[in-house]
Amino acid sequence: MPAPVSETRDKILDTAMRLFLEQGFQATGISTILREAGVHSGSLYHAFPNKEALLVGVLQRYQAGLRPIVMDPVEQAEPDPLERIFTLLAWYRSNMVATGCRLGCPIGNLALEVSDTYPAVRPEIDKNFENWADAILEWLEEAGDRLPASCDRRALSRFVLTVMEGGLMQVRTHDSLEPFDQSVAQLRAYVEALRVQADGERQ
Amino acid sequence: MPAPVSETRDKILDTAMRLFLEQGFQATGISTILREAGVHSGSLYHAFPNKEALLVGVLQRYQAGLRPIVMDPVEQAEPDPLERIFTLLAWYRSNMVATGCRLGCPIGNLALEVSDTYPAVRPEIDKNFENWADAILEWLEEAGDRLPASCDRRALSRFVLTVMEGGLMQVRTHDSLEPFDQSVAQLRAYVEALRVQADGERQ
DNA sequence: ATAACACTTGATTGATCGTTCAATCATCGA
DNA sequence: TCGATGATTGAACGATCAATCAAGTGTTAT
Repeated sequence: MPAPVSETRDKILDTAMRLFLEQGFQATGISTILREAGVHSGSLYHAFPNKEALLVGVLQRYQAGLRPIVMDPVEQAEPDPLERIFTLLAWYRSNMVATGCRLGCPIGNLALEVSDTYPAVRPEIDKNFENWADAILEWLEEAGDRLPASCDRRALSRFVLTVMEGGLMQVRTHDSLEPFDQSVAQLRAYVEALRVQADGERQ
Repeated sequence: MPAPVSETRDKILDTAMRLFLEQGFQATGISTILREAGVHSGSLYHAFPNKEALLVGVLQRYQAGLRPIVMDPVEQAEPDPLERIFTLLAWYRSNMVATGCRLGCPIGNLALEVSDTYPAVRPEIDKNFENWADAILEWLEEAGDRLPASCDRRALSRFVLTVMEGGLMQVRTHDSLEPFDQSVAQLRAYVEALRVQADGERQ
């Protein structure tokens, strides 16, 4: 039987993931992680050389979770590849509602907080963003000629991510979903315009 | 002659503004601000009750600077109200180039870093975002019937801010302007589609 | 039985954090 | 000339920070 992945390591990652999202990276002390995970400092530093490595571990976990936790459920719930974009945004919206607009995108938060200070972390955050954009790009390509031939699908996939992150950011301080909803409505209008344009091209 | 506004206070605000942008709020120690401003701790705590109040002062400074430093130059350089959107985005882009994609939007950074931790700061950040959206909204209303009647101008102004912030966020970790440029190109395509639609309505 | 190894314990480190405050200095009106 | 006031000085505070490590525990292979 293969040795089970260290459950201590998992417990630390679980707790750190949650606390980094709730309070940010710098604001989360090692001692808090230790207390809430029920682990002692030596164990943590046995599993991770330092706090930065712990953050990298958290980011790799987000990477691994993207497909099974985010994308697969969306694809199962919505067959239309273009509509999946808005199903994804609605899923994100419901997350915001559930947390009272207090949290945000864990990746986005870290991107702005630590991308300069901890250079080793930057590529990991970038990989997370790339994965999101790649997954959305697959949907856009699946849509085929329902988008105009001239439409840069990679740029559009990036755009979806941009709208999601930018909208979320404003929700954090506005304490209402209005900025997010307004932004998604504009994106919807844009995609509709693209659809109409593609319809014209197909005749 | 009216007494000059405390130059010590100004020097502290200047330095704090720069350091908060370069390193973030939490990562910037009071001692660093003191050293770089050439001021002693007593003077800082004479001008500000605590670090949070200093941050509020910085945010009020950004608010005051929006029109004279950002919007007025754009309006002077570009007469077409719709084109001003992209002049503004280009101005932001040039800022990114000048800093090697290392910094970002100072307001956006703070929004994600401290909006939960320091509740007194949240409204100040929100006011900054609102000011940006309000200024852009003026341009959109100036455009009159060059936008479709059905176009929600407030939502569109919000959308511009969303694209700017969301694009910038990804640039930070991607270390290239591609995500920003791609997002702006999509926004450009959307605005063009709105223009065409409005043209049709005007006949 | 024993040696090797992986992991845990938890007190402790030095550094740095934001903040305080008694003392000092500069400027002004009376 | 003499307070009065506002601003500056800078040593010091307790708290907390990330990180260390010698000692101990549990498991496994031989």
